[in-house]
Amino acid sequence: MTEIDNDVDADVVSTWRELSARHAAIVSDLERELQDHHDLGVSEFEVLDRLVEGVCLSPGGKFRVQELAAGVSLSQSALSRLIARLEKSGFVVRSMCADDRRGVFVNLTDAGRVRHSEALPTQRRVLRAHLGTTPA
Amino acid sequence: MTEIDNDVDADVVSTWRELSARHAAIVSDLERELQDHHDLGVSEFEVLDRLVEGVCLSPGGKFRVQELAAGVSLSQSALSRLIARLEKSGFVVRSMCADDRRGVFVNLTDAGRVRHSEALPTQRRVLRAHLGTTPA
DNA sequence: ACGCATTATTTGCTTGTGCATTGAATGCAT
DNA sequence: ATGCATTCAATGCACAAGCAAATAATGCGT
Repeated sequence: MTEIDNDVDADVVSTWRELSARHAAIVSDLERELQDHHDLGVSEFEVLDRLVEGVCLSPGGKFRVQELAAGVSLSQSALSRLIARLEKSGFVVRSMCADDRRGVFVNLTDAGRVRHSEALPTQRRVLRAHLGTTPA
Repeated sequence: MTEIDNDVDADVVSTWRELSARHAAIVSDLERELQDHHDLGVSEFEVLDRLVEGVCLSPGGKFRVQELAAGVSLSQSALSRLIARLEKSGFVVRSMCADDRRGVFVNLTDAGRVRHSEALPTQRRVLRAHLGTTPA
């Protein structure tokens, strides 16, 4: 443990604390705003967001659960239940995929698309507030 | 919604995603390492860390619960239970404070100090791995 | 065709978290 | 002193998350 190590550690630790505090503040704001205005949790919104994004790429709008897992930092089980919640709310539907019947397709419904498009401006607003408008 | 707004949003969103992913990765690693090697959760470690830090500043080593709350991003109730857990593990003790008997002092025990000093190198190692060694 | 390791998803269980409420102590106004 | 709003911490409750086990479908070697 040299003096240099101490300096490096101090630097790394303060970076970590800043990162951590910033993340917590943003998540907290997002959670409140999305919940109050659109009855959506942060994770729920994120999954809808990925689905909408994906639809642009492959207009079928279908996703295997595991494809969603990459991109959202949630365990498989958490994602499974989250999708179940979204389905109960009518924002997605699950369907078997024919070629590999272990897999489950998740597709966005019209209601899901609508809810996402309503919530999107709210999310953007909160993110801008925290991460700066940084105008070009 | 102008084109510039779109650009700003895209920028802000990608910043947010990076921040978010980075945070999740670090927390996940920290959780695993601290749990496996020292039987401590990330939040537990953070509270011990604040207590140790504070001891340096005011050698009495006593803290009101609310003083800890600032600095750890947890709700008051979560913090209350976390402290109860630490107390059960023998890392802190709670005591009434004489001047304002609503307040509760939390002080670190020797066992708490030891556990923290054991876990500290692990935390630093994980943080360095993620946030770079950035040697001066 | 049959067993067996592997992959995809779900479910049981336990735990940590937040919100709202409660219980206790304080300060202030009357 | 008494009442009342306020503050600190703890608790009841509901819910989301992770881990490990269960379930189901594949693919491969024989």
